[in-house]
Amino acid sequence: MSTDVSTTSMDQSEEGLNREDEQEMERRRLKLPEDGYEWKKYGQKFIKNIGKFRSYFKCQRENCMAKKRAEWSSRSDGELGEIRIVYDGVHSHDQHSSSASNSQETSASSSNANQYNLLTQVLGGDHQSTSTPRPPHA
DNA sequence: CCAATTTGACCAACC
DNA sequence: CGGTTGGTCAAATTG
Repeated sequence: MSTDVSTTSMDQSEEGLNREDEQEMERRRLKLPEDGYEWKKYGQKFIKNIGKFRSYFKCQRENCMAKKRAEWSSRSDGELGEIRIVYDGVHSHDQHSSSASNSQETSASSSNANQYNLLTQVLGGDHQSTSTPRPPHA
């Protein structure tokens, strides 16, 4: 399969056309809130239950078992990138610095300040999820 | 070249 | 038992 094969030229114009563009565009539209930690994306899946995309981030640290997941509506056009960030895990190293979000926890954080605190935190513009149970209702 | 990032596949848990 | 969803890892690709 090599031998040159001139036929390999470009005949493929079927797909692979707006894949990068769309992805790039989507990426551009989304704005991930910086928490002050470094994350590494390790997966992305479409959650049918909510009809939204979910991205999985893991703390870059080795001893940091903290994980972050971001979910956002799939459709990009129409504007509005509502991103829901959910933190999971327990940090243990210093922050990377940078405007976290608030509370620098200057007080005597030590002890167990961020042991079980960043659990299920929701950022972004919450519309009416005051207490949406989540039942697609039938 | 390296690192980062992406997509797919695989696995586990749950109903 | 099977199907399904969610979640994670690995490989491939791009910059």
